[in-house]
Amino acid sequence: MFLLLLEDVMKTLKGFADPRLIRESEHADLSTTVAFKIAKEKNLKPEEVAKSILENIEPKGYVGTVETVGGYINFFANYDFLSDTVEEILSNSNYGGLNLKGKVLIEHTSANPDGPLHIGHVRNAVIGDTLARIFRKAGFDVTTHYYINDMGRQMAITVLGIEKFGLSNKKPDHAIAEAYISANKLLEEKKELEKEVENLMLEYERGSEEIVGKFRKAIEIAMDGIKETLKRLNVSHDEFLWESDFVRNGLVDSVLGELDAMKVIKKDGAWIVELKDLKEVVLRRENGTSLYITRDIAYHLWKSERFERLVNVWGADHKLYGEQLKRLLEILGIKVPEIVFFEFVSLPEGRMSTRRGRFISADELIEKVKEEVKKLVSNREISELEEIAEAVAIGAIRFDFLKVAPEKPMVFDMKKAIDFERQTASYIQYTHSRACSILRKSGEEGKFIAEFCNKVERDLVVLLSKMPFYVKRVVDELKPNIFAEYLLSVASKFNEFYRDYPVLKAEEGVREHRVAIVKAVRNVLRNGLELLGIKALERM
RNA sequence: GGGCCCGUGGCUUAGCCAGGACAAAGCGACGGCCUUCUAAGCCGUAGAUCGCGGGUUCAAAUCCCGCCGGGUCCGCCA
Repeated sequence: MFLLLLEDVMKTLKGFADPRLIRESEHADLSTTVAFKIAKEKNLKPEEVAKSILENIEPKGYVGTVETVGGYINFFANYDFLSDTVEEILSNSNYGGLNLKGKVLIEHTSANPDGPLHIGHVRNAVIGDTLARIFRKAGFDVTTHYYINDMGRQMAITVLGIEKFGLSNKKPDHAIAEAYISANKLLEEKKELEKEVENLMLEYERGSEEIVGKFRKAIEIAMDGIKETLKRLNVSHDEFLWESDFVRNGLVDSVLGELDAMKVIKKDGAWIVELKDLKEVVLRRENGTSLYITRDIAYHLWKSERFERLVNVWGADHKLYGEQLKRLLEILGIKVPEIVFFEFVSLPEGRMSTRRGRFISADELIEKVKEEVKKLVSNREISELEEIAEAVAIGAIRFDFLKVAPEKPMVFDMKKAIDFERQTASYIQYTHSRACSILRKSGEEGKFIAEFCNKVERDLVVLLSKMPFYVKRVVDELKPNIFAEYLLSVASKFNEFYRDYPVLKAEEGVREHRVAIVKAVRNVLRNGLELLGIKALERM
């Protein structure tokens, strides 16, 4: 709805409209600084320019009043806007959605199957999964991929570890990590095993049936555990693709063939492509085998033929690699992915490392947070307590990672992770259940009357109208944190309303009016939490 | 050494791309609010040379240049 208001503001401004200069404002529903810009160009005073613009325009559509303060031109929505917003929210169960079209592929998480997901992978997973949810809401036909790096050295080491040490009966991904960590230690002591690792990689790429079987088995065991964790985190992937498939299906060879035909490859034993201002890239080893980037180009070729928009969620350590990949794709004339880079999650003692066994697993984090939540919940039957604790714990974890802009480095602090601040998922969940509680007790249909709105109610409704606007912003900017923050602001405004304006005890007429508002808030919070992959509890 | 990212009250962050209205929140501190719809809530007070130094501009947290601190990348690894 807010998007419609924005359009009407543009229409109102006519020739003065500049979408980049129209912003949300604390002083109005929308505000523009276009007068400052014109004043500068024509060497006039902003206030005067604003006033003369005001004299030349007529409010259109949802725009009620227009005013100027200093050089600003402020727009306020009319009653119809408020009524239509509430009407739309109450009648459209998909409220918040848009009608954007197109096939989008989002690749995320893609952790190496050499151990369990750790908290860094969780950051990747919740960013990727939330983007996928929001893209779907925006109307796109979304497919999510987990790209399994099965051809790496770390997989060969894992296979070696299983051979030498077997697997314990821990959760499968944790058992795999033990084998991987032990093998790494062994490898440090016995350098001669290095040959074995190399050989495993070589045989795997060549497709030796025995070795392929061993790799597949190890990876499937690890992935079983990883999938279990992802499921708990409400993270889903539509497809799991194996890196090696792109060697086996011939796409790697055809990519190399194409580049060769384009005469961009320097053959110096190995096959190398030189890139302007970037480090050169080796695409084929001297021994004839492919490299990670070669397979990745093939994977992107495959994706680009099937999807209109490609989004990858990658750790910031892949930035240079991402530039190289994009450049090579450009040379080949293949669609270039949009890459969301997120900075590292480190521990107070430094960087995490699966190889050294220095990490906090997602499973451990979930359990610790859940335990802490259980302390807060009282007087419940066991089954309900479990449900609430799980939902609140997962919500807290997802939100913690989601609310910070991807480019910010994070230092993980368990104390903070288990501390439920006001700015967290549980605050929104709690607010949602408060709204549910009122609706449960009221049982009334509700009837919104725009003219009845006080300041807080009006602000609240305008805020509710912004949900599609924020969905659009996330789709445009690929920053899920702005939606998290939006939902928080809705919850906060509702709590203000909750304190000051009783619903059930209000006089007739006002009561129905407020019930409608509560219902609208409940719907927005419910739909919004869904977009963040957080369960909207009706009771807490 | 070079590239990229981060640096905002004691702590965690939003705002920076598209410069403008008193720098916005949470935690922590202090002081209040539960015979009234769930206090996992709400209100108030104190607390910021927006890393530092220049520059551009009527106007800079935001743009430009130079520093400083932290992270990260610079494999015929993935």
